[in-house]
Amino acid sequence: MAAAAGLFTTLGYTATSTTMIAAAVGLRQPSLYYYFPTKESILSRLLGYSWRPGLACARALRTSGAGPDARLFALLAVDVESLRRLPWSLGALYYLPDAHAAPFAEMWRERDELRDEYAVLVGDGARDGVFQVDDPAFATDLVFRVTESIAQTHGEAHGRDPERFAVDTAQHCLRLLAARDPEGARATGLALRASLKATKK
Amino acid sequence: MAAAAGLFTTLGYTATSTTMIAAAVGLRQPSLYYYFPTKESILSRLLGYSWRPGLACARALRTSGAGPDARLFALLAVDVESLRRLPWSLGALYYLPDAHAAPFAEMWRERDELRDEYAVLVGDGARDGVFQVDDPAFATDLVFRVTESIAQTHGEAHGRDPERFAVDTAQHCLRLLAARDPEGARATGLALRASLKATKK
DNA sequence: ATTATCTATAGATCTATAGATAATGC
DNA sequence: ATTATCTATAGATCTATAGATAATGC
Repeated sequence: MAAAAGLFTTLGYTATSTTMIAAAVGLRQPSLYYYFPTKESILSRLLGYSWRPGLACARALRTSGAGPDARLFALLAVDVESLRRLPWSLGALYYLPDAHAAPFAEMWRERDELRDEYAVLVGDGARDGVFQVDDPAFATDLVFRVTESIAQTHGEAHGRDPERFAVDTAQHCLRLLAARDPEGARATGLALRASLKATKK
Repeated sequence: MAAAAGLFTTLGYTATSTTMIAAAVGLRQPSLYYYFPTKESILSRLLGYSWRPGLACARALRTSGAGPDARLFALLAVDVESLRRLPWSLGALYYLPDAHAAPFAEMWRERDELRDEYAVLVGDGARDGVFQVDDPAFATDLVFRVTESIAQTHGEAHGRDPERFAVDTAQHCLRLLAARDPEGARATGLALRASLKATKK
């Protein structure tokens, strides 16, 4: 899997041949077919990883009583950290043109659901006045762009701890939204995240 | 060019055959070779467009006496607007794995130069206290992510005027940097941009 | 007997070239 | 004579299958 992920992200899916993948692990091309029925099934398994932690967090947050700013902070922290922790720059695979083919439609539905969750939180915050944004859809767009680009540029990491990176990113996003009380949102958001982690266990 | 760009961005470079490109414009596959020596030369010409307006703006701004916040505002406004105006989601082509091949190294140098220009402006602003950021390199990273992602997601435009979109994005980025005087930076930045446009003519 | 690999290859591409042919403009 | 297209095809892939063979474990 690691060999395929590396090749797919560097060369692209179509440009990577099954011969290359096999060679990378010391096999002959047809031997791969002992483990995978098709080349597509290799990509499919790789794609099966991401989005899920962020989406699970967003769903869990729905029933929380906390304000939209704290919830958004918690969601950003969890989502960004999980994207950052993906092995093999896996996030970049999502943006290969080939990843938009029919077999992967389910994954894209999950991405859209996560995006909607962001939109709701930003929208609620704007309505309640905790974010001072004129155009919540536009602001959501910018925030979501930041999280998505993190999934794509794993290789350019600043060598910084993923957890701290995620928290710092969340803090900057709250600034971008002109949050009324970014420090409070951070404190409550961190507590929320901790309680989600505890629930999971 | 438009047909090739559309196919490359939807299917990827390798997955797009010269037969498809030719068919899209009502020709037979070998007839393409009357206009282009190789398939790669088609991608190369398409890639030849972007980054340039932003980079030209950044170079022109070096000699400006304005503060780093106003200069960053002007650069963001020009760069984002030009990326937004690219036809055919051209920005997405930059992120095709195939676009990293040797023939396109020059383009990537331009991108890095532009990124450095952002880093200098954010760094100067942090030093002078007009941006309140702890870690200028990290903040630069987030801002640059926003501009790059705009180049990638042309298709998801909000149907909004590119000029207004660019100015609004610049404004949000200044907020993200906790600019001391975002309104002042905006006003001076817009004036700067106008004077650059005038110089060009 | 089962598991994991191999060689050989069918069948389907795909890029680029060679050379014929039609249309256009002097 | 030049420009723009076409048909035919060489040569190089690439995915997936068929069937042989070696190694492992009962």
